[in-house]
Amino acid sequence: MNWQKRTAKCGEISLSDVGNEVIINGWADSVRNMGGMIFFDVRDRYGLVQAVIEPENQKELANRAKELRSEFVVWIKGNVRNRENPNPNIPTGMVEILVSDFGIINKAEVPPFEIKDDIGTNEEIKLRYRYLDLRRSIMQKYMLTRNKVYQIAHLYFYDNDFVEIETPVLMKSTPEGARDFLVPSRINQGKFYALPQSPQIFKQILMVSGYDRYMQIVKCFRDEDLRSDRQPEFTQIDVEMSFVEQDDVFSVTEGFFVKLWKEVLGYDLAEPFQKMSYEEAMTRFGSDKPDLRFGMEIVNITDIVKNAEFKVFSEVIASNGLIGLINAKGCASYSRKQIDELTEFAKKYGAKGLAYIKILPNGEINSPIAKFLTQEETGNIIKAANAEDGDLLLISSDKKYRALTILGALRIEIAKRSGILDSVKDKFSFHWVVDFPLFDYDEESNRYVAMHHPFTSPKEEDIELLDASPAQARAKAYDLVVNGAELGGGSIRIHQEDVQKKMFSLMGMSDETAEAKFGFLLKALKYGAPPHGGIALGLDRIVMTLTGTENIRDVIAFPKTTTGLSLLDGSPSEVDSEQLSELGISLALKEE
RNA sequence: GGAGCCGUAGCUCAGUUUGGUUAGAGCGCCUGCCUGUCACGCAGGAGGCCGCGAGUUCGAGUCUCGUCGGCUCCGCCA
Repeated sequence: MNWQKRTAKCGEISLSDVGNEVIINGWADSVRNMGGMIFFDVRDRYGLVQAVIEPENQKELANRAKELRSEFVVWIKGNVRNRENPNPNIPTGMVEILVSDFGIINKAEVPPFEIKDDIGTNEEIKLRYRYLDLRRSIMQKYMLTRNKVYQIAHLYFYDNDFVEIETPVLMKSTPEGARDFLVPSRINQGKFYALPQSPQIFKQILMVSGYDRYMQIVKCFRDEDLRSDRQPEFTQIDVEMSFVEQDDVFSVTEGFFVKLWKEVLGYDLAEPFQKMSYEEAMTRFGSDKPDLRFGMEIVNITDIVKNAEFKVFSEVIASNGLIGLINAKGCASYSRKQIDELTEFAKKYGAKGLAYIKILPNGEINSPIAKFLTQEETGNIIKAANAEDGDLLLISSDKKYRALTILGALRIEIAKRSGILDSVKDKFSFHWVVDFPLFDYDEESNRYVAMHHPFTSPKEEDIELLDASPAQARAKAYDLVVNGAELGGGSIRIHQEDVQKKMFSLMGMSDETAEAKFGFLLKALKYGAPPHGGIALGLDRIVMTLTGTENIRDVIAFPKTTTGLSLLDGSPSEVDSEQLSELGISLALKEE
């Protein structure tokens, strides 16, 4: 061994080490050669500490130090001493190491970006050199927070009698839900495994087996397009419990988050979390994952304008639509251009246009639709919106849920633009959204699809609705929403075979298809399935919320780009034709 | 499947609107000087397939088309 092993960690050297000899290992940070004094910092994942060489007394060391560059791997031996000029800005700033010997363990090329927190470097470069990106202290902080979440999750659930059981990564491809990633079978040519979208069915089967409290920190895979909070492979804290109702799942989950927030952030969350129905969330906030850290609630003005001589409104009302608004406080000063931007924004969500009423600071009304409204109607709108001089009312009229969704999106957009979101960034608003519809109508395939998943139990009182009007039936499904992000979701499952069959048939699945696709679950339900339910928590998003980062790539060590590429290892990639033929696969690539 | 923004030095960006001398800046890098720095300072220096390919033009970083890549959003994501 041509280097000396560390006796201390860089970031942990403190005043109590003064007078002692230490050896540290790490990466050279900035080297500051003053001629008569040479300073350089040595960094490891615990922090950094200053080393000093005094050329007057240490000619040989000073000579060797000329070779030292940033990111070289080094060992340093020396005595810890008090600094003549302490630096209060860093944890080890009171002390320094007077080098008595050191060595370069390994040189490093000049990195493509500096290893420090505030770099504006392009995502592509950072991903290509992910090992350097991950060396930055902010990224290490993210990874260490993530590690804390693993440890606390394991401890918490273990302490509460949960059993961690691994479920297969190679499983059967099932219809419904996201697109599967497929894995060809060599031994069974022409057949494929799928990577799990979640261990849903396996954890239900484990309930049948009597493991009444299960948890697993597990990778899930969905072959869908990516977003800033979505990766094709992501991690869930997967939980399932037997002999429980919704409230039991809530209290176990809440206990976990209380512990997590306390131990990671020192933050006390109030229990129990608030609950809000899906209908209420949509009506008041235009979202099934509303951000409750601020108001700006949707105001329904359908009744106020029901007699207005305005074709756009009367047509919407005739077809049972909704006319609503949000009050963008103090935004009457928005220019034509800004309003146009908001209109374009609303169009992304299916809006045909966006009406507005400006209440100018002098009380004057400026609105392209004013001429269609009586003074009384305008006055009532302003009153309902609680509007004051200087406010801007944004009005959407459309099919009910589309209008609400548009207003909900505008609500967030206005909060972003006006700095409201920034002002609440240190707050946490945890709440449950409950009573989701059981089904969603899919226009494409002309059938009902499960809104949560096909194993979700309907609410007892809504079972009679199943035949007459499935769209009205509500599910025992719930989402955990934090600051406008869905951190988890779950449901009480169906544990009776006949109800499960009924669900499949309502979704337009024949008995044969249900048998072929989900027969193994249906069969298991026949052999003494206990009532059960659970939740899946998005670990990546939890870490995002804890660290305050906006992008899921920040909390995943080796993420994919928006197009699903891994720039570090260059996957996905072509494979040898031998590999394909062994699998019995030939390519039929789509032509342009 | 669709939309928007971006691609110029190792990195971040200006220059593109209105085509025309030798394509600039900051940081980083290299060399020298400097005894308390810590984003050290000072002086000097190197460094460019203007993403790639066609086209228009006397002439393209700048205009057009295509293509590749990154980011964001809609659809999609039980």
